[in-house]
Amino acid sequence: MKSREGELSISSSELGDYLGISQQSASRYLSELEKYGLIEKSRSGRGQLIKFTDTGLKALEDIYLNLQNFFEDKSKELLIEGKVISGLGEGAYYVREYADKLQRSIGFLPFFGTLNIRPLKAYPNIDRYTAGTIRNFKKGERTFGGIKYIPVRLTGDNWQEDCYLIMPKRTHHADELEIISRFNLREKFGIKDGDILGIEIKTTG
Amino acid sequence: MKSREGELSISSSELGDYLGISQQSASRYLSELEKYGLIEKSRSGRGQLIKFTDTGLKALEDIYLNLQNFFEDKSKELLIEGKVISGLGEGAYYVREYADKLQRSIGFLPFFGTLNIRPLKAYPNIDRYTAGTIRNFKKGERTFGGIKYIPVRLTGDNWQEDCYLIMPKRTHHADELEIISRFNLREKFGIKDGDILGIEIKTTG
DNA sequence: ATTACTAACTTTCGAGTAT
DNA sequence: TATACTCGAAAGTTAGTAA
Repeated sequence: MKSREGELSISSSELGDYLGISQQSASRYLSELEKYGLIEKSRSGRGQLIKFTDTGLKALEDIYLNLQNFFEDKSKELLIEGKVISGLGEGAYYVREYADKLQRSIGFLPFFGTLNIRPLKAYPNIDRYTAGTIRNFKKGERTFGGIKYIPVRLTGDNWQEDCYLIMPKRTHHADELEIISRFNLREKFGIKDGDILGIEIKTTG
Repeated sequence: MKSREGELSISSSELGDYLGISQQSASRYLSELEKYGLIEKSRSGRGQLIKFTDTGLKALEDIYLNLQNFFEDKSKELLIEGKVISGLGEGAYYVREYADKLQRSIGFLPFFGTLNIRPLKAYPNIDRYTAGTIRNFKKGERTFGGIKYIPVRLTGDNWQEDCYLIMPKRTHHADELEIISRFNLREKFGIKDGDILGIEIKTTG
């Protein structure tokens, strides 16, 4: 096994030995990782060169961030910075449909719209901050999936506001975070697309 | 799912939903983790309380440290601090048996003995620093397992010395690290049991 | 509500081997 | 030497339930 910048050369039998599995399984593992787009293989005379793809690195980073969040000081707040983006306008529709259930759960009627934020960096799994969930339900023909909500403090240049982050119940990670509030946040704080905001997630202590 | 200090309450169906597997498999997973001594379960009316054991936490920490080593600045040296302990005296015997092969690999005849060091903290997998290996071999009736060696700089209060760390080939982690050198390190530097030394592992750049 | 057993089904594993 | 296919055996999964 030899490694250069971002690549390593390892034969399937070496990997098998290392993991305590057969050469055949090691070979298959590598092929599967390649199939899932996590690594790239290239045969090179004896052995093969293995290289992580961006997807693969991101998958590893997710695990790393989760463990970091688990092992590092729990009393620190988690801060996710992100850029305000335009949603598809669906937020308004959905918040309206979930409104009565949300009101019962979080104690106020939310503004019929979401503020969508794309995190600047990878962030750990935030499921453990979930304050509550809303079960899936039917309205006539339409089925609405369950969602969960996480209390967060949204911070801008000269302001901050306690809001909720909402996510589909089964989703553990999202490229865009959706914030709801009792106010129209864009109006109240003059938020525009491209603004960088902070999402502070309170630790449960 | 609720969590308190170091514990969390989760039902097998919740876990199953979370992982996208059946309630039965989730239940079995938890039982297996318990069988392997990684978690402790205790039923509590509805759901069950899950708690990591020390072994379980250590297993997670190992993964965390490995990823940390992978993602954090590669140009930094890895420093493992540890306490000098008495080996079982086996070191001398083994080094003698491996001596000729070691000499051919590392370029000098090592002192017939090892300096044994117990790390103060968990450390990441150091396999990737392996400079070379010695295959397993037979001498008469006796079989000697393969070993690998890693160049390290051993540092004491007012001295430092380039040495090699040796490990059985199939071992990826050890509670005690064994150092070999061309010198009798205990004599040369007046090392005593209980001394705290540093093991610096050079990055390959 | 739970957890978790049994039994049928499905997937994974790896020895043998082709390339 | 390699990687990787085939296929019988081993291990994992889960619906149906018991407790």
